[in-house]
Amino acid sequence: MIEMYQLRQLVAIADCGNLSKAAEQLHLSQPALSRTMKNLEDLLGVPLFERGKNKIEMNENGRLAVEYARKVLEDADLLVERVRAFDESQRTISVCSCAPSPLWMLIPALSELYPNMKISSEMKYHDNFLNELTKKKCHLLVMPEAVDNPEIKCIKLFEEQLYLSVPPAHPLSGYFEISLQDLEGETMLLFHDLGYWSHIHNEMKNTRFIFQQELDSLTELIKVSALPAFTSSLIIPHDTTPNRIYIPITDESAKVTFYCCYRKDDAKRFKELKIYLQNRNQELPPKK
Amino acid sequence: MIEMYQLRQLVAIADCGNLSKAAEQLHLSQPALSRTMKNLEDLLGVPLFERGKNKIEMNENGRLAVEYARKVLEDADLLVERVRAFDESQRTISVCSCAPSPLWMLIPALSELYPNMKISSEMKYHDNFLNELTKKKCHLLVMPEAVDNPEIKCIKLFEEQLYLSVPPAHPLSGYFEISLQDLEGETMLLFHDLGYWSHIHNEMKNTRFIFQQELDSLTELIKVSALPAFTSSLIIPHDTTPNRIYIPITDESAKVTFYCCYRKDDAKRFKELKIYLQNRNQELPPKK
DNA sequence: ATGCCTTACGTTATACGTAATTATT
DNA sequence: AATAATTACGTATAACGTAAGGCAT
Repeated sequence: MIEMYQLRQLVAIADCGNLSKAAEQLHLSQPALSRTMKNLEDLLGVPLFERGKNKIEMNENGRLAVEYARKVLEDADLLVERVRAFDESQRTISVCSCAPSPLWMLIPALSELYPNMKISSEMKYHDNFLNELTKKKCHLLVMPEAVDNPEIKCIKLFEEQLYLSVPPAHPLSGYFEISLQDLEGETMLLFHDLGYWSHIHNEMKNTRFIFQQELDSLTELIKVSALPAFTSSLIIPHDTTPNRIYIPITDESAKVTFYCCYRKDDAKRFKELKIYLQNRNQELPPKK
Repeated sequence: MIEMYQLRQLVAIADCGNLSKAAEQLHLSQPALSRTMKNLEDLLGVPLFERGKNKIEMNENGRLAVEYARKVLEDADLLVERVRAFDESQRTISVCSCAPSPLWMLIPALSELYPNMKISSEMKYHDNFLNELTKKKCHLLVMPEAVDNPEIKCIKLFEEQLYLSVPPAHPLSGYFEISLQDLEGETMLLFHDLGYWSHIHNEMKNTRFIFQQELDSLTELIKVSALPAFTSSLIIPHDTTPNRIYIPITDESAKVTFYCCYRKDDAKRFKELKIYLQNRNQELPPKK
């Protein structure tokens, strides 16, 4: 039976051109290589080299064998790589969310429900966002709308409502509600990476935004400046910034319902999550 | 480094369902198998089985690994098979001829020119006969016409002219020449497998043919019967049948020039053959 | 003289077998 | 009891290294 070490040694010779260099590369003695090749030729019943008294050159058979051997070795390496990657993916739950806030609730919940699993998360949003799920780039996908797809299970998470945060001295602070149009011309503080919410400031062409990469820097800036900022129903209950007035934004686009989705072939795996989220939905509405 | 024996043992377990049966199939002890699998799992850093106290079951990792392992083993077998086949094809010259007579001359010539080569020959003819050569089904192809193709070298072999062979008592025996049309209504003896020449009797709808599979039987029949038969310029010089008159057939289709063709990438290999055939062509015409 | 391959022989790694152990049906 | 897997330990195959030899450049 043909063995890996024979193939490895064969391709090393092809790569190095002669036995000595190949032996060196393989951390092997020349005689060992010489014998392995002789054995391989015996096994195949076919010469692989033209042999001179003190030189050896690969023939056509040899070159063909090398071609196949490379493929076999490559596929064997691929086996190792793919099996490891598969096992890894079996041990991790990867979440992809269209906005930051769902992750604040989902990641702790997943950590508790699946204590043996690694949780990896990512926040992004783009056209055909659902592909992230269907192309198996992630296990859980948080969408800004319900998904109607027979392959996909979709569970409501919560609503998020955008608010304007202004200091009491700000001209807008007297409003009970406000529209995005009212903010035209303002200069506003904003977190850099908002995923789905980015469409809001992308549409406000006459408003200046000061983006902050770091969330801590942002909250600090909000505290010390008099600039208006966006905040949301998810942030306000935990917001410790003093002297801020929160004004709900009335536009339809300032309100979104997030849904947590997974492929139905993962249904078994996410049974606990499903129950957890459904219970949560039954408990929460009364509190509203 | 992953080894073949590990893969072979892994797929055997997948095929047999448990270690004992797999061990039996592999002519191996169960402990050996058990250890190999443990080593394989260590190598991959990934479990391949769900282990009970006295049962072992393949998990998802295992099934994936088996899938890849089968491919690797299959490709390794393919390597052996293909390299052997390639070597074999390098050691044989396979000739395909559109008619029998060119082989009578070519095969002895090839045997002499290439004493270390196996000569394999085949007689057949069909539409797109040239494909036999271009698709590398053979090394040498004898065509009934010159080939104009930049990939193919084409050397004239000889002409063959069909004759009618009749006993002196036959009504046609007085003719100096004859056309195929004159043979309508006759009953004729014919060799079964004539390749290119088959188009002749296929076009003679009103003539009965008595086909013979065996060449010896045919010559015997010709000797003892008074029936007319086809013969050719290539056969007559060696024909020992007594009391036969040979009448040339005047039709254009009763005359053909054979050409020996090979792919130009085989030019080096057939250098000797080319010289041999070209010398032969220069010597023969004067004898005509 | 140096580089490159081969032959011969001794060594060692490791894949394998046997026997014993544990657990399940 | 019978079946199945694992553990422990000894064995043997064969891959490898060292030493030596031949033949080129």
